[in-house]
Formats: sequence, structure tokens, C-alpha cells
Amino acid sequence: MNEEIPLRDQILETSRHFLFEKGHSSLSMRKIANKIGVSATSIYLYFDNKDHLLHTLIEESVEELSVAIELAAEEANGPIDRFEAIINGYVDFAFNKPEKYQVIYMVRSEAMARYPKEKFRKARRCYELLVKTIQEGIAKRVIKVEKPMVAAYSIWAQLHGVVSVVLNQRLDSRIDRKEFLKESVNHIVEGFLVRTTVS
Amino acid sequence: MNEEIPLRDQILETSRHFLFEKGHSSLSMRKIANKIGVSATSIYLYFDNKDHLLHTLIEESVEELSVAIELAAEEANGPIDRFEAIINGYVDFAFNKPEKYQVIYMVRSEAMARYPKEKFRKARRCYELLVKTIQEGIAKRVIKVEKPMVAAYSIWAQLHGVVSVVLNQRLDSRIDRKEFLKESVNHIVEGFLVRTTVS
DNA sequence: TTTACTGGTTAACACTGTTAACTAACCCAA
DNA sequence: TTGGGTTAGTTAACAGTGTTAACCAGTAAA
Repeated sequence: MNEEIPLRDQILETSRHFLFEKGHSSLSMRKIANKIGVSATSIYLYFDNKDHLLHTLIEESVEELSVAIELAAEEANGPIDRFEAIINGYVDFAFNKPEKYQVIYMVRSEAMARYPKEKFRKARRCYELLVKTIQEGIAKRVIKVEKPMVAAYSIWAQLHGVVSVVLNQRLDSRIDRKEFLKESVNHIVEGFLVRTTVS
Repeated sequence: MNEEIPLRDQILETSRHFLFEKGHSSLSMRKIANKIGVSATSIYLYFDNKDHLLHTLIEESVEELSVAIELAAEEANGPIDRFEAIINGYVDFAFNKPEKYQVIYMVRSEAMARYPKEKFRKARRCYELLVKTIQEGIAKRVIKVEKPMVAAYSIWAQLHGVVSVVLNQRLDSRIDRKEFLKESVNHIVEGFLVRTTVS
């Protein structure tokens, strides 16, 4: 196909495209290779096996997601602002680059079980950032949670749940996607904030 | 294997077992058949194809989950009680029968994309129940949400997110599972309740 | 000019879902 | 009692899968 960009990148690119377009079950080494115009076994020059290829794909996406979140968090000042920036960063990434976000969870259960733990830890950069932000919020008495680490994990989980329902089109057709998202995220966020005024 | 129970049930049982034990990627028609002691093609006497088999598995689990939740909800009185009963019913089912709960989401993205929409609607029985409960709570001024239907969906999504993080062992080892669950569920619930007293 | 390495190739193996054609056992009517 | 039809399964085969082993052309260095 393209002579310029290295084969390894072409493989990753094509895989991601395939995965997102045709779904995970119809992603085969031979098809990837075919699309690129190369023999199937060439892939094994760059990846140990299909698992390794998928893991690399995940890793890439996780990295990009992390960067996106960190970037969003940077330009915020004050814990509440940063708190919201992180969450919105997550959601925005999921919807702006669904083909990358989806990879992280699409492959999940099967390949993920074999995903090396130490690589998974990479995703924790954002986790630490969120924890730090929460702790900061607690210190300034604007966020109220018992265990920041638990809360942070819970937030990721909830966010993923909400986002994936929308992305996988499992949402009731009577419900507006944007509204659902806004409302859900809002609920997640507000639950952790110290309420300012109560009527 | 067993001569008494009908083959169809044996297939489902064995499949579920396999799925939960060995993971989804190593679930093959031939292996299932082998385990039962029957030829692989016999499965096609009862299921159109592998997809159909998986869908049936999902359907069964969804039905059981629904029943469990409805049962839990029945013995509650008052909207708040029922609200909590539903949520706890969900979580309890997930942890008491993980091999059934997991099926619902394990197979997900790939087979789910082809899962017939009308069957999916079956799962909505619980959804309607939850919506009704929320509306009741609103009427009695103990629950406060803008859009009950949106909130209900959001709750499922959040619950699933939280539960699956634990089930898939993606939880940081420093965090206690039970505590995480309690805290997370608690946060989800409390977010919707009208706060009684604030210091 | 040989040697070793780089970046690929083809052929083959064991396994997958699925279909078509066959078979053995039973039930029931002639 | 024979024969036909249905039921519940079988075997053989096809196309496609991940993966390995063996091979090969070109380049760079000795």
C-alpha cells in the first residue's frame, strides 16, 4: 500500500480501523495483511501474536487517553475545576475518538484477562491525578469523600458505564443521548461536591 | 454424559461453565460437544449457530437477573426501600451468580451487536420497575431527579461499571473490594435521595 | 567474495464454524 | 409385517482461522 510509513504502524492503523468498522470478531491476521498488501506472517515480525497486537493497540489508546485527560486538567485551576476537567476530558475523548476509546474496552474480557498487569498500571497516571485532585478538594473543603482512592476508582467505573451504554447504542431510543450524558456526568460529579446552598 | 437432562439444557449448561471458566475465546462448538460426549453438529439441532447459542445464554441470564431484582423489590415497602432493594438486588445477583451475570456482558460487544433488539427489550421490565419506583419517590418527595427515565438508565450504567471493575479484577490491589462496592453503591444511591439533614 | 543480517515469503498444521448428506431408531398406518 | 416418515443424531467436507518452520532475496560489512 503505502511505502513510506513503516509496516508496524500500518498494521496498527489497519487493525484499529478494522476493529472499529467491522467489529472484533471479524478481525483476522490474514485480513489485516491482505488490506495492507502483505503476507499474513509478516505481522509476526512485529508482534508476537494476535494478543500482543491487541494489547499494543490498547496500550496506544490508553496512552492517548491519558494525555488527553492530562492536557484537559492542566488548564484548569482549583480542584473543582480540575475535577470537572478530568471527567470531561474522559468523556470528550470517548466521543471524539471513539475508535480509540472503543479499543480499550472492546477487546476487553478475553484479551484483557491476558493483558499484562504492569502495562495496565500505566493507565494509573490519570488515576493518581484524579486522586490528587480529590485530596486537594478535600483540603479546601469543596469536595467531600471518605476515601479518595476508592472514590476515584468508582468515578472511572461509573464514567465507563455511562459512556459505553451510549457508544454501544444500548440506550433507549426515547432518551436523548446528549441529555443522558449531561445528566449522568452531572450526577456523578455533583455527588462528590460539597453542596453550597440548600433551600 | 447424563442421559436424563435434555441435550439442549446440557449444551447451555456446559457453555456457560466453559465461558466462565476458560473465557470466551476458548469456547468452541467442538469443545462443548466433546465435553458432553456428542458430535459438534448436534448443537445445530438446537441452535441456529454460535451466535444464537450465545444469545440464548444471555437471554436466560437476563431473565434470571430480572426475576432476582423483582423478587428483591417485592418485599420492600416505600420507594426508598424499594429503590435500594433494586440496586442491591442487582449487585447481589452479580456476585452470587457471577457465571450468569458475566455472560450478559462478557459476550457483549461482538455478539451483542447482533443481539436482536426485541429480546433486549425484555430486560426493560426491571428498567420500568426502577422508573416507577423513582417516580413514586418523587411524588413522596424522598427522591429528587429531573428525568426519571434518564436517571434509571444512568443507574444501570453506573452499577454495571462498578460491578464489572470488581468482577474483572481490574481493581487496584490496595483497594478492598467490599469497601469499594459499598462506597460506590452508596454514592450512586445517595446522589438521588433528598438529603434529610445537613450539618 | 563470502558472511550475516534484515524483512519479508510460501507451505503446512491444527483448529474453528458451518453445511450437506447419511444413518439408526422409533411410531404409526396399510 | 411391511413400509414410510419423523426424530435425533452421525460423518465428511469446506473455507477460514492463528501460528510455526523453512526458505529466499537483497543489503552491508568483513
